[in-house]
Amino acid sequence: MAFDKSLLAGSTGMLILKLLSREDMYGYQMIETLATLSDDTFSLKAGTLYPLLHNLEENGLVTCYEAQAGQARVRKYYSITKDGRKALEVKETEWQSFTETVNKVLKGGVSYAY
Amino acid sequence: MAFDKSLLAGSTGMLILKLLSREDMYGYQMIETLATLSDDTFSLKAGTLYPLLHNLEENGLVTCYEAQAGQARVRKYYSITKDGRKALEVKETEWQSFTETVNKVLKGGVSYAY
DNA sequence: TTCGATATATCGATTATCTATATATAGTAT
DNA sequence: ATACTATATATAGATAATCGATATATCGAA
Repeated sequence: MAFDKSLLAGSTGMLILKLLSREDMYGYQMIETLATLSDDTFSLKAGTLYPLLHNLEENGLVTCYEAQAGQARVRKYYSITKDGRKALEVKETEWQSFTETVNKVLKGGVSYAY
Repeated sequence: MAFDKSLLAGSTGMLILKLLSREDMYGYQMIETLATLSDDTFSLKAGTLYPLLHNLEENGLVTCYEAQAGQARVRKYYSITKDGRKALEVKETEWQSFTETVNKVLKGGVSYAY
């Protein structure tokens, strides 16, 4: 990460759901897609992603199915559910409101009379 | 918090340094100022702030001095250091780059050919 | 004189990230 | 063939940042 990794806290789930709102993906593919879309700024680690996916599945926001990829290799594809789309919408709204508020505090300086 | 509290992770230190870049403040005042500037969206908890201030002090980003406030009450004012201002600048740049990247991924949907 | 607001502090729980490790298949270069 | 790298999923332990709960004490107002 080029920045404090803790900045990512809370937004990773949103980003994953966003990817899945466009198409079904398997884990490794999500890592690579996120890296590409972010110009290699986000290098999400496997140790972060897989537990997160299992958690999203437990909470009914994604479902999982297996697909053959080669003779012996099986990939686990994830698909977003209706609840997942709702959760994504909520998270996106939260994110916009959060960043607006932070930027408001950051810019607040000049206009406040102390 | 009106949103997932973990979104705040990593940005609280930046916000506190930002407040202190404008004027010296004591802890309780920072909590109230943040609430006011954010229209009560940020309700930073004392249990978060005081350890954070001690940590900033340990790292030389702020200094502390006491000031009388009443007969018996003493307030602990914090003042940002030169290193603190440098760290703030870095954190603000990080923050802008981070949010831009997240928004890029969020908007990325339509323009990508799969 | 009591109660709520002000003011600082610490502790334990929770959560999200990371690194390291493990396992196995697929492809490529030597 | 063989070895190395990339692909692919998974778990365990460490670290860091937040919270809620709790503690203590002063101040101001009803």
